[in-house]
Amino acid sequence: MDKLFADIIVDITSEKLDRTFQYRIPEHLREVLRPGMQVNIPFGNGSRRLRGYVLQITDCPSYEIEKMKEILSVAEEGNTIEARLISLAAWMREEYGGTMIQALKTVLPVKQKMKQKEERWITLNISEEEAQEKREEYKRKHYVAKLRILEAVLEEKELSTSLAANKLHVTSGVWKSMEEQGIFRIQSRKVYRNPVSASRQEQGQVVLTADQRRISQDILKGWNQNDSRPCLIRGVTGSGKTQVYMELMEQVIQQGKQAILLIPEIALTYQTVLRFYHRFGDKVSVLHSRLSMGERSDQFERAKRGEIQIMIGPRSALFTPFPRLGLIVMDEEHETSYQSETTPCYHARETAIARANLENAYLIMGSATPSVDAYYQAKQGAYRLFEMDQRYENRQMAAVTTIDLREELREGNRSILSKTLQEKIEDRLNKKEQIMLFLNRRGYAGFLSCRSCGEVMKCPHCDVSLSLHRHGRMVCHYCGYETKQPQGCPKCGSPYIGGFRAGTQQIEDLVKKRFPQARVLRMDLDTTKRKESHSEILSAFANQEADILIGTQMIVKGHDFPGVTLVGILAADLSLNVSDYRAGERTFQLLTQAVGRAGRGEKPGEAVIQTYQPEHYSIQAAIRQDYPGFYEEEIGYRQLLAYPPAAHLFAVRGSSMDEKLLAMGMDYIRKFLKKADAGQKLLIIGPADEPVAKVADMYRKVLYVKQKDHEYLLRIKNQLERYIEINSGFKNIRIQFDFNH
DNA sequence: GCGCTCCGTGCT
DNA sequence: GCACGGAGCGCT
Repeated sequence: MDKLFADIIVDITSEKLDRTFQYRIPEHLREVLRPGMQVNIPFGNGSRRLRGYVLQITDCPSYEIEKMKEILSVAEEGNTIEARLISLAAWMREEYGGTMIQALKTVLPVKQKMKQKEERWITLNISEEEAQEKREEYKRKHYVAKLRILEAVLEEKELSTSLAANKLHVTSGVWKSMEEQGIFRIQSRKVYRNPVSASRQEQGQVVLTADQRRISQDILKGWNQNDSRPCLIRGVTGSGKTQVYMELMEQVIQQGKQAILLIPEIALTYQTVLRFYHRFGDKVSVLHSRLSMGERSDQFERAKRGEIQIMIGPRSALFTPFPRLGLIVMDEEHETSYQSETTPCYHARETAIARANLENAYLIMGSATPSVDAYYQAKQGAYRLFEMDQRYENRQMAAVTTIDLREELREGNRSILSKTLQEKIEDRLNKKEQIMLFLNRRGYAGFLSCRSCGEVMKCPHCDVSLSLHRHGRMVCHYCGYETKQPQGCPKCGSPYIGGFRAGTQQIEDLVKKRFPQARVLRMDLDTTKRKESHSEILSAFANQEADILIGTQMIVKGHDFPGVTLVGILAADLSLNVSDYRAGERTFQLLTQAVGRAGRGEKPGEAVIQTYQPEHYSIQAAIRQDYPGFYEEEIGYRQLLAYPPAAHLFAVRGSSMDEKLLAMGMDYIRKFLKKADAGQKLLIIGPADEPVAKVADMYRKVLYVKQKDHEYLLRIKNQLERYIEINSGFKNIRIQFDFNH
């Protein structure tokens, strides 16, 4: 006997119901019912007929069988937006692991208990004189409540019902009866807060540049010929990709369809949004991190009802429930914020492709420095590739000077500011022009490098930097390789070997000491903790209230400062030494962006790149602003070491309070994978500690599996999921799966 | 989400 | 004592 019960989810969007309920499966459905099906079920006190979603079929009851109700019937799937989003969730679960509930919650966000309590307002419905008469009457009759509220309305002209209840202690019965007698009028005023209020500006004819026109026409031509492949636009900063997006959105909207614009959170600024408001007016809505869950689902609700045509927002805007989605645009495609950090660890690019397929919509991605993954797909022909190398008004690229920090040391300058950079800063200060100093220290994990020759301690097996741990241990976070910290440089023997220790704080002190006349602003995690401080600092700098802005990567993303003519990159190779196979890619992207910050105004710009490894291809390519050159080098290296996109990298991440249990569990997973891999096609690496091996008392380990065949890996992943589910030994270990991340 | 019960309040 | 609305709760 089996297939007796089904775990069913009723309505995930309500916080109170975001769990499963178990139902009996009637005889005639036992052979038919499958997880993923939608069914009609009786629910609640009156056994209202509701639509439910089958998550799991089982033969063991988890509720008293007598009280369990029976499934009524299998529902017609219907091509509703919900049905399409549910199948997207199913795809995400299959692709990224986790439970169906987690996937559903990501796609159909749970409404927080927001009582979108509509405010109702009480106004007088009779003349002032009549009201005065009523007032006397109430006084005579000792109708205290009616008197209080009448006097308040006379006083204020307009009174909200909540105020009446809370401040005046008058219950609704009172004003209801007064409304019936015609004394009051009660109107509800439902105000949809539009996150940005700006009116559409009537623009003259939008004039596209030749490049912009060519690309939008090419893309349209492809669509008309039923080429539904995603499009990737590589366009240098300032080439005007946004104009192309807007042009194509216009086309889609004219066909009665809707569009989603994805942008990384950090680039979601007032200016960006304003451009779209000016062109599309109130057809546009914005999702941003400041919105509460309630306000967010409000925006989704408006999208569903067809009140808006364009949704702008970060990763999660991808799930906007538009009834007829026509186009998804993904700007700054290479940004890391498109990767979700919580289960399901989905990537917005892959998920956008999946959604576009389900909805028959088109996808456009754009970036000045596309991810190696995306460019590889484009080169393989899976995406259509478009390139724009012309800058707006043919503005010049910044001139780049490279400083070899090893030589600076040889000449006796041990400061982080090279002589050349100091001279150039002095010069700009005299000319009253602005300067940005960028310290590239993303994901800084104590690596070890030689000040003399630039040599970095690397893992002999994985070609990523070793991380410095306590007691002089050097550890690889991919395979777990371990060695002792050397006393001198293994290459040149120099004793000047150590971790890089300079924060933005120290640099600020140094700059202030060296240039006492300069007004200096610093922007990093410390100075931007307060909510608004991020934009305060940026606008202060934009208003020329400071001469020098010092900061981490947050200063180089998406902000234009026309007054900046010099960008100093203090240690370009810092991000090369992160223990991550994408370090080279990240470095190239950051440097290209940083160099692009110089000379956005009329005056030509200049950039100074200081580095210990001037010969590294990422830095060389960034100096030349040469994406294709960088890509060729990088893809060769990925192919050699079987990293994505040349192969698929599948990570199994485990975390537990119990260190020993975790180590054992991860070991069992390794053994299971070895056994499941009958064809011996898998390359299994690890398990090793995560870069941060312990977070909030949870120990963390990771195991990597490399393989070219995606389908094969998916099959292995599913087997592994079942194995973990069945074995009670994994009860106290949290396992998370992760593709190509 | 809906429908049920419980409880406080205003008013005759 | 009655009517009504708000809050809290359970739904398989």
